[in-house]
Amino acid sequence: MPATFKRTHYCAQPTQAQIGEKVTLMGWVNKRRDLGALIFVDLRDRTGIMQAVFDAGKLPEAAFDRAESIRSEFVLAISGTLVRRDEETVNPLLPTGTIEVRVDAFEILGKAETPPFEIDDDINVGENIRYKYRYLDLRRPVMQRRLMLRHKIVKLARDYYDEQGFIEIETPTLGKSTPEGARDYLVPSRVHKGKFYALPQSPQLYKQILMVAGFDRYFQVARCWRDEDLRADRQPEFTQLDLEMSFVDEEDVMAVNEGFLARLFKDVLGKEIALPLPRLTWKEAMDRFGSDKPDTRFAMELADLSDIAKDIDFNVFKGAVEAGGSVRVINCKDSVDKLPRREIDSYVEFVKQYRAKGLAWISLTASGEIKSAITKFMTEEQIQAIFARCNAEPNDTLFFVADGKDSVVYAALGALRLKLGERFDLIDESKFDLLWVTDFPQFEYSEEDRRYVAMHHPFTMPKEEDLPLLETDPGKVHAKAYDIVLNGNEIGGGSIRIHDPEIQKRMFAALGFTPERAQESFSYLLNAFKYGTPPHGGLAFGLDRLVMLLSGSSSIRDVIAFPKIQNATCPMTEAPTFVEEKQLKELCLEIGE
RNA sequence: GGCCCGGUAGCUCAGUUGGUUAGAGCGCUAGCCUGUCACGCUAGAGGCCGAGGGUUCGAGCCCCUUCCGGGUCGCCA
Repeated sequence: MPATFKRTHYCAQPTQAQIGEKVTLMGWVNKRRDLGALIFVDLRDRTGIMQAVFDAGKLPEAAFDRAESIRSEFVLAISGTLVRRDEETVNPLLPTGTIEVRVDAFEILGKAETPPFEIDDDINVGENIRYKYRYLDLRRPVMQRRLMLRHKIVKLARDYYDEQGFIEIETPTLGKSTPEGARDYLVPSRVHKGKFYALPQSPQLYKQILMVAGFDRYFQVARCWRDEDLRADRQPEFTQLDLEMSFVDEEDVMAVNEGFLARLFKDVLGKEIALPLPRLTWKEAMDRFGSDKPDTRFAMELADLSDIAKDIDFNVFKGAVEAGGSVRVINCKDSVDKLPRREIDSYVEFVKQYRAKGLAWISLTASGEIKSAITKFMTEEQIQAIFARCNAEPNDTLFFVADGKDSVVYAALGALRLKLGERFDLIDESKFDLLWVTDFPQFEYSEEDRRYVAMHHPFTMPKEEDLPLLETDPGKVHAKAYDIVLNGNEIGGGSIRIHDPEIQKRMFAALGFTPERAQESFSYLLNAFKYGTPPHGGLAFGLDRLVMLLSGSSSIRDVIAFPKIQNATCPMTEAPTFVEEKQLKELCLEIGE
């Protein structure tokens, strides 16, 4: 770095107050406009853009010749006088549009090849190319803003939880593989042949042990790993804002975290959030929205027609109710004239993705005419009862799903509701709907494993009143678990934990764990619990999702500096790769298929 | 693993029922240009039409296989 150039300002820092001053800026060439004997360069750094002017009449000939070689993405140091632009050359689109730097000395600090894509917010470039050249992609102002927002959110979190008495403690990433839950990323041990560490899916057990250790309130920005397939909002490694508290119940945990969200929305978006946040029980969320993470920014709520459908002489409906399932409906208001038959047919296909066997519908035209293939099975009273149940009016389309399993009905109609909400532009994008979903079921039945599995995790405390059901009817047990939902996205979740070893034993029994297997898998936690365990509970936010939503992004990959693509590879580093045989030998591993 | 969509110039895309030499915009290169900011004008370079096989007189286009990317279901306590 030549000593002659010492940065005095970031590119977008100087204002009219510095007019006449000598400034030195460092940055990348965002754009060059060569007019012959006058060259304009937009110099860019993380703060923004400043226009620099290279004037053949004012620069020595050799210097101007050098200036002509400047290309996009060269790194420059420029030094010159900050001047006010003439009225007619002001650029109203730039914050620095009323000023510019008249260059009298500069240095090319780094040349650049022509980048594979333009460094511009409006680019529409395939993600594998963006990620292969992620360092170029990250130069785009929108990406810089997102990662700076992420920094701000993490800092806010640290400040807030510190004020609330939380202590940040790091927990290991080389841990013990656990049964239940997601697939672990495994790390072979060199010292102990054939043994493996597992990267944590969350710091769950460590943070509970920190409660046993007496830290009372713990917080961590925790990297977590899950070896499962990727989605727009799922990466193999991701970050949680993880916390745990002692001597609390559900209300305490929700209150402290609502406080954080309110602070976050105020400081980041300038929005006031009314506390306490609304709450829905899991059952209510499913019944009304078909989802445990309901998007409440629009209505189109589900209605249960099972009581009417059980008497309808239509086997699809009747049979679903008799099999213990349900028939439910959503009313897509004011839609008949906008829904061609072909589109309705596409929704029939759509719900099949969610294992619905079909989708029935009734169109009530603007003139009050009924168009449907199913009304012929119904009496006039039944039709009117259905219309009344979902407030059907002319030009409404009703969509029905019937299934012997409630879960299928919820999934199909919940998804269709979201699709129609988007299709008919019912979602107010300026809204931020936060709510808690509470009273989750303790267990869900796994067809694959033929047993109950924990819906949250095996250390979640059941509701006291449901404890007797643990042995008799596990499917009816509710958990002291809660999720925080923002605009239809689960941004966090947590629970009160079991701190009584006796209840924990019953929980393992309900999950089909023998005492021996439980001891083997979780011995360190169970041992710790023998020595004085405070009642405790906690919560973890998905930081990536939170930043995604607050920055208006549609994928968490947009708020992670170096994300993986869908097949879990990194186009930039090309990880994962094969390793040298020597490395494998040391680990006593062999290359498999 | 299933389903849906896609792969044509550095980037984003168009390409008609299968028919001459595969196009556009941006970017790039060169020349001209002292007030541009989507600079302008002129000229130019740049293609294994993802890969392999097949049908055909003829394939970017049709068929089969395969690879790659995105979404989604399963999966994600």
